[in-house]
Amino acid sequence: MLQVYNSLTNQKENFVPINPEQVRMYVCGMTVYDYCHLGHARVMIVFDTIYRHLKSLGYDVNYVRNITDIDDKIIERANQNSEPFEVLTQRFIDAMHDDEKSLGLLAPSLEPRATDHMPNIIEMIQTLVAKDYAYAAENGDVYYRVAKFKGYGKLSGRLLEDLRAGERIAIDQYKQDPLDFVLWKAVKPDEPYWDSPWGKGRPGWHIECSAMSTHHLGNHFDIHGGGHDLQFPHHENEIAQSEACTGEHFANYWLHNGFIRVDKEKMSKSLNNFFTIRDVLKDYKGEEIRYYILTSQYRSPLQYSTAQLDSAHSSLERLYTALRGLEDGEALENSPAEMQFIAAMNDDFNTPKALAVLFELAHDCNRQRDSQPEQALQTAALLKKLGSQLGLLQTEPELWFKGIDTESDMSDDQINDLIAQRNLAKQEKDWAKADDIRNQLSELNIALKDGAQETTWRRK
RNA sequence: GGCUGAGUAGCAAAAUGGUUAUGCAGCGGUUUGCAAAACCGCCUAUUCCGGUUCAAUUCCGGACUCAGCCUCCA
Repeated sequence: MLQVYNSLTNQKENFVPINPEQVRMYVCGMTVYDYCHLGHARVMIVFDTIYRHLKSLGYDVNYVRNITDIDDKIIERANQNSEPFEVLTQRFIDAMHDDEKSLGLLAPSLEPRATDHMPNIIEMIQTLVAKDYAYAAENGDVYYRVAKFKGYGKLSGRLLEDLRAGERIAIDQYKQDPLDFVLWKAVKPDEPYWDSPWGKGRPGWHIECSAMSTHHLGNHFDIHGGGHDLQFPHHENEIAQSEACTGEHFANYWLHNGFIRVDKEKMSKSLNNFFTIRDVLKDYKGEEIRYYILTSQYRSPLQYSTAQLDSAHSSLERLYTALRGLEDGEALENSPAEMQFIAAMNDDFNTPKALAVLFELAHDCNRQRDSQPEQALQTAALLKKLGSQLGLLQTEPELWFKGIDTESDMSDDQINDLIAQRNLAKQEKDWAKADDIRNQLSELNIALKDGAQETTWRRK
């Protein structure tokens, strides 16, 4: 039985989908005005892994992850660059998709964009105005009347009076209550706009997610996720908007992933302490980043360091070493290891525990390899199968070790040629020459391993 | 100030009222021409103070420290 930690109740709960066969999941995606950083990678990887696990449990999963392609920062950046905002956002959407591919992500079922949903957004705001949950102000903005929604604060555990006492409420002369938030922003000079019953303008941030999620998944769906920083106010506001509009319960389970930290601080754009995915990809494989992210449970904070990424590299090397040469087996069904793995993942997606099972299997592969080759093949197949549920270990081991021919100074043929020369020297017991060739290759980051039958190599 | 969450060995990170996490790193051994990898074995732990209990890292209370949200943020 799958249990998930629900931010709405602050406890683990049995996961029971509304429709027993299907899971509907909405995740808040990126605002596309810059390259994605490792923090974004964590959301992507965490929810991709959740998506995979739900599918492996047999659910038909409808996974919607939106793209915010209109907002203040996008407009600001586009104006800085003197380019249309659509050109800017498309560029970063493409970049994001490249990053996703590198990280081994499955495509979500749907990636709706805010700008494609203006009618839905406007319709929702109209309903909220009609129900008196929203009002148009003199300046052309439309605001949500927070105090009218009696459940406000239920997700973030906040009371209205606590929020009022908060230190950082901005006073705005057009709002009837400082807590009210904007649904529709009136256009300013040099800004893109859409027509609406309240004049030219654009949607506020929160409303697009309410509009897109309910439009694509229905008024009431199973899982809503995103980074922990979205819990308040973004998700709180989504609940207020959606439930006031539809009169129905919005999402049943709220999942929030923890942050990546740099020097004990949250990695973020505003602190300027972020590492983009593409920067990290210069030194590490996407799979290594993915492994690193999965070494901690998704709700925990995760410290960024190259030491951790190096460790991820070594750990994956161990797993791939176990798999090497054991490619054609059939995985046994319902083995104890698989049960352990599923139990770990069913416990609020405990990927560190699931990874531990992978290492047990790798250990088994290594032990069985010579004495019980048939079993070793089955174990390896299971290892690869479970790895796939985490989005890991799907590269051919030889390819993983050797990399792409064009990556280094020396071609595969040249390497094989030198190995042949070295084997000749070994036959003649010319150890000095054999070691010389090995050192020469090592200088070029090629590591050799003498097996009983043959010498294998890898790029370090 | 309000609300959350966290403090486990060199590093990272699980779990558990009494019994091996796991990975990286390190140490010893087997193996190897020497290596590498693998295998066998070892090493280091539960922030502090009380309480409950036969027994607590695990439950309860308190302290301290840290992080996050309350402003855009994954």
